[in-house]
Amino acid sequence: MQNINQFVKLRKEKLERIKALGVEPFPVSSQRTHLISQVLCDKESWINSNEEVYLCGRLVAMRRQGKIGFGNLEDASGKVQIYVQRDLVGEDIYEHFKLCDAGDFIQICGTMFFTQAGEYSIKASHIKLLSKNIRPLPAVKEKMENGRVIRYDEFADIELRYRKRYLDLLLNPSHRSVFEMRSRIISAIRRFMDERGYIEVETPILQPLYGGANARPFTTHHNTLDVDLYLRIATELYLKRLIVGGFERVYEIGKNFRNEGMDRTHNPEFSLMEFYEAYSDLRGMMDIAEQLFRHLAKDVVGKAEFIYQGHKINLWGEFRRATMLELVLEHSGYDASDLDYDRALAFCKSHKLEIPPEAGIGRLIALLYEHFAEEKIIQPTFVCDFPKEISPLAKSLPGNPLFADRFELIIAGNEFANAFSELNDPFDQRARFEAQVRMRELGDEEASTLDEDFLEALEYGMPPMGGQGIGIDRLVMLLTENDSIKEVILFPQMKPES
RNA sequence: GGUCCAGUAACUCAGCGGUAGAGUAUCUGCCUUUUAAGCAGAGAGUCGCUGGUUCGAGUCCAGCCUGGAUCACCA
Repeated sequence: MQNINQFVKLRKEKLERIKALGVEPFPVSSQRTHLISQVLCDKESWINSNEEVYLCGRLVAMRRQGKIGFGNLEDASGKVQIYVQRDLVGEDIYEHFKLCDAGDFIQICGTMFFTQAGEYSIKASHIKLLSKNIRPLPAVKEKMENGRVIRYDEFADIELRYRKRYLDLLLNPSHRSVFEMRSRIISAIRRFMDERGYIEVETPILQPLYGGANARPFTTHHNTLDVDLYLRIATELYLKRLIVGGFERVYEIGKNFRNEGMDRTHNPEFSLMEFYEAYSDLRGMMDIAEQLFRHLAKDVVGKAEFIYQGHKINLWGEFRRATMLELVLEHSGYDASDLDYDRALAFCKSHKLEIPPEAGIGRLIALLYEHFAEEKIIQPTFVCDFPKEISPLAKSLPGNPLFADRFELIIAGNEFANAFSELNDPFDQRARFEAQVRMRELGDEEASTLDEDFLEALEYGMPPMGGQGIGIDRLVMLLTENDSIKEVILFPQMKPES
């Protein structure tokens, strides 16, 4: 009977043998003079210098043979082969070494050399156990062939990879690099915004009212205040309050929480950047989105084309700008520009679309857009002129009461950004909220609530401005060419194991 | 939520009515330049769970659990 506990038992017995040798298996101190990457460059001069270096890391492979042994040592910067010879390190250290397993953290002191097989390695003069592995790691082996790494028995079970992400990161270097890239992307976004005079702010996650998007919230409770609170579904209404307060350019990168379904592009908690710029408008928001996407592709990832959801997406070109009505016509053949409600309703019904209660012409147009057009928009496209009915926080198009000055940036059928010329007329905003409240009363659980405090802030005056939200997870998916949001979130939401 | 696919040793997988298999990992022995080290040997499993059909069930059927794909809804 050898289940995982039997392996653990064997390792524990080994731990006792180590202690019996007088070796501390989890010592406090370690010594490191160099990263592995440092000894990997300029190999000849390391060898000629004969300098002793101290390396630390995890032993990821062991090849012992009699009185010598080889292993692979890995730290965050790289991987190098170690060579341990009994005659060089002495009997005691060699006995100590024999009790080391793949998975242990060790410290090695030695000089660099080439083995007979030509492998650049460190020749140990001393070895010290830094942390004993008690639970053996899944065995993944790899070899080089024609300069390419071939991996055997990769840790590939998708569910295990997400539930035990540390193993995924440890055993699958390509998955670790996705999260390194995610970090670089977010740093680059911050620099990009900072350079444009934006300041980064933090607004509440626990909110007495939720708003700024249409979604069902998570609810929690504050014991001392004895009030229910919501986890934010957006940062919008707080960031706008800051513009009222005199900041002119603010952004926030953070988690939002929406109590809705999970799938390839949705996780209940997800990262969003929202930013607001006084005296800008929708055109300014398009420019900034285009520049940001191009910058990230060009200067952070270093390429123009990305394979995403089976499509080749180009991020260097100019993004298409088209109105929702144009796209409906293009993909359904239906021209809704006459804004004829009855005709549009008949067309929707003829395609068996479910008509939301109290839907006006705007909602019908949105329905047609979502049904016929959205998923067919592949290359980056700013979809402009959203119906006002579904845009309660956006300014009306001048001279057009049915449409709002809003775009969504669509790539491969997915929304990547959503931006408005922000509504700053407190009377109009109140009317929009009231319309939302009526939708809620009609059973629309995702309709906004009326935020009196926000309306009061608007009454003090808010400058005209552009605002935008960009989904960070999806952006990372695109830039790292991953089709599932779980591949770019370190610990995605999973059902509890039963 | 609907539909389809998957779950067998620690890892990767084969087996698809007739005694549970392989490679890796593990354990024992040998081995002083290996590198998916090698050689010899050994141990290791409630075949996701619960029922059913059958003389006999990883294998067929039903329900459930977990995951994936897809559709519907949402960013």
